[in-house]
Amino acid sequence: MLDEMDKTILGILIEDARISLKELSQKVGLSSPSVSERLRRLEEKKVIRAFTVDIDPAALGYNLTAIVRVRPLPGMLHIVERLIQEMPEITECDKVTGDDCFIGKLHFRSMEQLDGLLDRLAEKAETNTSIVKSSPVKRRLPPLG
Amino acid sequence: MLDEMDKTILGILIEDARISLKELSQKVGLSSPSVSERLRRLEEKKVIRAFTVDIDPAALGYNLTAIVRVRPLPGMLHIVERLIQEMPEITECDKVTGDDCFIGKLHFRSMEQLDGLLDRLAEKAETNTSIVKSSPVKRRLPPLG
DNA sequence: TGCTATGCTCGACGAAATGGACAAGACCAT
DNA sequence: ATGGTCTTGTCCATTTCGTCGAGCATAGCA
Repeated sequence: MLDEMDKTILGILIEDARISLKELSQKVGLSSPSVSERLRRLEEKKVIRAFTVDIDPAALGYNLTAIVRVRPLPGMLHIVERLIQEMPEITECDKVTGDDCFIGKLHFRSMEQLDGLLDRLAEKAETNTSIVKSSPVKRRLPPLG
Repeated sequence: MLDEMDKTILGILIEDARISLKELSQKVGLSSPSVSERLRRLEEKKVIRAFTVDIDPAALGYNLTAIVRVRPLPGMLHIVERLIQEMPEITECDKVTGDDCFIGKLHFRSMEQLDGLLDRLAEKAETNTSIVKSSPVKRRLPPLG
């Protein structure tokens, strides 16, 4: 499905998505038209979902991060889901099996702000919040193998 | 700290980090050297941590995702932290306040694989695993405001 | 053996990035 | 006010890069 060359290319792009085709093609030992074509196919196949930029939330003033587990009260599941989607401070959220229904990541500037955000959920769900102290594993890819 | 122009630029780059300087500069209404200079500064200030590529784990064969909460047994904290860092299937992990000490995201191909991975933690920590059913909020940025 | 698919290279041309010289505005101390 | 300087911008010439068309090599297969 993905050959070694594709994986090499992806590995390089993860570290620098703005590398020029030329430099990329030199690193992997192909001509730039072939690399260009491979990129096109990787995008087409949705292996590459997007080229994007990794921004430090702290640089935007969000010095604090929390992980929130959310268990909607009976009958509130869809309302809570919508509520979560409409809170832009929640930057990712998964719906999961188990007692908790949603697990999300929240960026905020102060405890007051956190309190305000959680209050909006409190009427419709039980929440359990853990403040992030550090990130032993930064976002990375699972093995390409 | 970040002016409106920077935020506009970041907003565009989040959606397409490989956009040409020229097109980017047209969209924001500056010349390309100035945009280039702004990018340089944004990288220098570490607002932009990296230009990267968003890859679908499913395209690499990881059809399943779980969120794992890990509570090391007494005295095992550092060993567990190292263990987590050395498990490449864990693609992000935070150290948090509260009963759980670590919360991580895990990509895997089969229940057997999940079982194997959790077994490696089981001797040194209690774990609590939630399988991801869907992702109501895909990775996004908190408000730039 | 010969047909076709795929995936590559090469070279040329137009497009884009870069670097240098310089201008406009904000701010400050004199 | 005057002049210095710092920041952020433009413009333009040069260099670098991406894309396109044409053509070649290999693998799979009737």
